[in-house]
Amino acid sequence: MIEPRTLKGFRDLLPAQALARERILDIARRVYQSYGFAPIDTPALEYLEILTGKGSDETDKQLYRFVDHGGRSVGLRFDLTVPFARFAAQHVAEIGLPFKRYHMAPVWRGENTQRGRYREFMQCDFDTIGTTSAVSDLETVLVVHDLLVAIGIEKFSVCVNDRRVLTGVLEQLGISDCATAVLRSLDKLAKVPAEQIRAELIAIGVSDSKASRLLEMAGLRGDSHEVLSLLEGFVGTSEIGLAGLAGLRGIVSGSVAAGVPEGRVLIDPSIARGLDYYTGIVIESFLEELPAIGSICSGGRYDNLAGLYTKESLPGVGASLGLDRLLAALEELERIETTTTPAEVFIVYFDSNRLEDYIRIASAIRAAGMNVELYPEPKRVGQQLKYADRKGFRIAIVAGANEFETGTVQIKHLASQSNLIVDWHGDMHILTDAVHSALQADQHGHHL
RNA sequence: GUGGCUGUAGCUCAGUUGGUUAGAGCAUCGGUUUGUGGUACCGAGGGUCGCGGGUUCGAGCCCCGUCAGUCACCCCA
Repeated sequence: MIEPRTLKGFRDLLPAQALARERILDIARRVYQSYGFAPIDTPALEYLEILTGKGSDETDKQLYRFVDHGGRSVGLRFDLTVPFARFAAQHVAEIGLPFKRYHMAPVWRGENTQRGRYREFMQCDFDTIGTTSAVSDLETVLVVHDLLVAIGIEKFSVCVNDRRVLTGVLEQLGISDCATAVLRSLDKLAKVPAEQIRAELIAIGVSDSKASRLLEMAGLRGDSHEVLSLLEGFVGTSEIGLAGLAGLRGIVSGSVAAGVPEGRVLIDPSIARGLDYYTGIVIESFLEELPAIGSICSGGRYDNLAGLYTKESLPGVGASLGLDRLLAALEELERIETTTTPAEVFIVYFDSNRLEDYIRIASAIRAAGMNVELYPEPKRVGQQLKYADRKGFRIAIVAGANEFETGTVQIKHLASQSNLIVDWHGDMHILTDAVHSALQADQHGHHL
């Protein structure tokens, strides 16, 4: 016997989880499309040179790579951005600019696993390329917001910052040369005590007073307008810094115009994000009930997406939903529906002489747009109902010889065990309407 | 990749200082004379104690390795 098992960081999804994942994918698709983002797809496998072009050691180490049967060096994509860059460079002429796409697909990273972190996981990216417009920056924030709302999360915050502000502040302090290290430290402020970060900054070579200044800046929180005016003091006369502040002001006022409730979009000057290609706005989002799991949806603006693959300059802005991390979080918060069936209507195979009637009823209900399962064997009614209840069907249709004689049918709410008799006398419209309204009466709460 | 913790039935765990055929609850399946489920009762299946080696007369309990999970670093979704 071969032991059935899966690789470290790779998992199977059972129906409850797979259904939850699909529901989120549906929601993401709907939200992305509502802003005009179009779907694309790219291969899982790319030429190695495409993936290593970016060249950071970190991604290099995490890359799944091998030589294929034709002797080509290939690798599995570790994000959706690099393949998109290649895609954009290859197809600019066909897609036209500006171009808005979304891409929801698995990616692979050979790094160590942790809660909500796997070696195979799904990302749901959306990006707008070919424009530097602040409108696209705002739209990116709004999409992140709408997405989390649509998923049904009430308690979350979308934190935004602008790299240009940080650049401006460092410029004013005269420490632009060690920007990467400084920003990496500041970025940890939410997780690590300030004193530890001060120590790190000093180790990098920042003076004590400048470290204090940086910590003060990165620690600013609260009302967006106040934070922005306080940031002015740190940015001083730096042109790039002022441009960043103007950008953030646009996000704040635009969010209000779009009807985003106050407090949902926050300015967080500590956010830098690791990727060094971000040049403008940066976005992260956190669940208030589980901030420790990290950012659920993040992104930002970059100057030049595809510089490695084309001479054409393609600026863009976008973000990515970490689907599997979100699912891990929702599961921990017990916000995942435990249903293991996608169908809401169950038909008991009661009278073995009436199989074709059951089939007829099932088809009619399906034609009316509902999901129906007919039990495959004429087993004991009790057993069938137990099965239906366990799986999470919402209603069951019970009809045996007596019902067929009187032209009725029982509609059972499985959760409440209540029973409804419907007189339909063979009129499918009456029956499907009754089933439909029975389902309406049985709406459940906000689970996924 | 580095370090800490963990690993007994599908799940949650019990298993005394190493000592005979490894247990419970829940879940699954079947039954309680076949037209009605989440309760009750009866019964069944399911574990070479993650895997491999070592110490010992004897190991689920001790040692080493390995695989997997988890936490921290790192990085990120």
